[in-house]
Amino acid sequence: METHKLIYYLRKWTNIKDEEAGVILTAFEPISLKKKEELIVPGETCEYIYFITKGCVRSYFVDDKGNDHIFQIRMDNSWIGDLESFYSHQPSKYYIESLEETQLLRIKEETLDELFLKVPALERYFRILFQKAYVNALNRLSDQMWEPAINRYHNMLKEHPDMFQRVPLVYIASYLGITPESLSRIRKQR
Amino acid sequence: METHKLIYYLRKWTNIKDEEAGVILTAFEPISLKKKEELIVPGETCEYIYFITKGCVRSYFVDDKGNDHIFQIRMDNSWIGDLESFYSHQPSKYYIESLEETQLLRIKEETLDELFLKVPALERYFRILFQKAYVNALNRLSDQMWEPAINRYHNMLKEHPDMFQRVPLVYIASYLGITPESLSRIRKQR
DNA sequence: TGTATTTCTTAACATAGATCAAGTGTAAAA
DNA sequence: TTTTACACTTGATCTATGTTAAGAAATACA
Repeated sequence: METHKLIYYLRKWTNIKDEEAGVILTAFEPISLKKKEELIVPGETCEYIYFITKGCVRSYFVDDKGNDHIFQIRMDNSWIGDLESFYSHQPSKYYIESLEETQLLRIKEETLDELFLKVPALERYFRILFQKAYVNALNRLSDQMWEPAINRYHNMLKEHPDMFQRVPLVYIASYLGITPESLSRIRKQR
Repeated sequence: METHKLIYYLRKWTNIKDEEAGVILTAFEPISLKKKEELIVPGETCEYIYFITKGCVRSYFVDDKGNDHIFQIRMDNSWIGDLESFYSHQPSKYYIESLEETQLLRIKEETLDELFLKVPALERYFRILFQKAYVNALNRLSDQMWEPAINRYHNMLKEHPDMFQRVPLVYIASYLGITPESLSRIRKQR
């Protein structure tokens, strides 16, 4: 019997017994998105968090002038959702949209809370997940504040080369906090 | 018997029984810092995480040109430490320094891991703590990327008015990602 | 296969915020 | 009380990145 991808990733940081793995898997519901389909939109409450088994999505908001601002791009084997809306039950401010055909597993808060009681190792997994996500966000913040755009671009090229194969540069520019024109100029310099 | 401050804050998000509270409290070690004393310095591994019971600290790094870049300012009843170094056992890149006389509670990773096994509710507390910290860091990132400095200043004034009473503007400027000169100009405009 | 649409680049000009260099207050130290 | 160091402000100039506008390339579509 082959181990499910999700379980494979959970086991990287925690001990999940086989019977627990079964309980976990039945709690998640698989869904799929075509290219450019919306997973969440502003005004609606984000009722699920999602694990991307295959594909690519972006989280962004639209400002008063109608410009997109992308703060997350996530690909295979990562989590996505509006955590703020998910836990506060308040309407989301964000869009989350697929950039290609995407397969996800979703879970509701109630179901997740029940799982945490049945499988404490899962709560440990999420503790570690958020801890790492927090450290990453702080590092990204620090780069955004004090590294010039050209360095941010080169770091991204090194750390996520795969994104450049799958995601249009307009989106990558926004994720880097610059305009597509600036990115284009940066790329011209060697 | 009065409840300890730390327990009071843990109980905001989790159920800690009285006997568990005792176990937790004995695992933490109180320390105190004079004004401008260093808690961690680059090159050393951060072996503890700290809960500030009273006082104020900043986390920052120093770039090639010798400029400080402050990415965190924390006051009473919050957690501080270099999580990346703490969990990876790699040398820290940061300084953490007190800005005033400060009292803290510290705990080692081993001790914390043992506590997590004895008191699962504590691991839940940290799961929620990191989750919230992550959401905050993403919001701060988004502001840094797409809000002009003047808005970031006004938001900070609204959300942390207390900091302006206790922290010099030079540090607040760095935290906002601008120079003291720019902050001064922003403040002049009404 | 040709046409439309999206993606990417280029150039001229504008601007927020940085840098450099003095200066003024203010508070600790002597 | 005077000195010294730190905190804050001001002005002149500079620079990275944004804005606007156009066109070229690439991709999807008919």
